[in-house]
Amino acid sequence: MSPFHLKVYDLVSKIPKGKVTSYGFIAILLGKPRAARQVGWALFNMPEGLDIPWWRVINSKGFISIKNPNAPKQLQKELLEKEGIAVSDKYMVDLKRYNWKPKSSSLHLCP
DNA sequence: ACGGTGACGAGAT
DNA sequence: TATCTCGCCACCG
Repeated sequence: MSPFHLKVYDLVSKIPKGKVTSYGFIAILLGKPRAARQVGWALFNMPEGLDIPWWRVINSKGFISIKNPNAPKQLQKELLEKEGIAVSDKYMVDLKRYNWKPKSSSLHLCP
């Protein structure tokens, strides 16, 4: 469990219900603009007990981009729809509409 | 060590 | 618009 992974979990847990963001944006917020793939890796290897809204993270195109057999696309689609987010039959979300913009005050980083 | 892989992303075609 | 290509970087065998 790397420090970077812990930061990912901490930040994702701050995404409010009904909003989504992208892997790359999370990487940028954590100060590593080229670590989008590592954000995906962090969520792929997510500890079970941590209660993280992983389903609110999608790719920059707005598509559900999940390959974990334990959490199929269909499940992520249902979880998003349950909080009022429209998901197309091709697993696409309107990023313009549901994009999360965190307040800078809520980001205590600086490692 | 080292090449292949991938919950990514941006730019080219 | 839909693909394709390439850069990226931690992880794995």
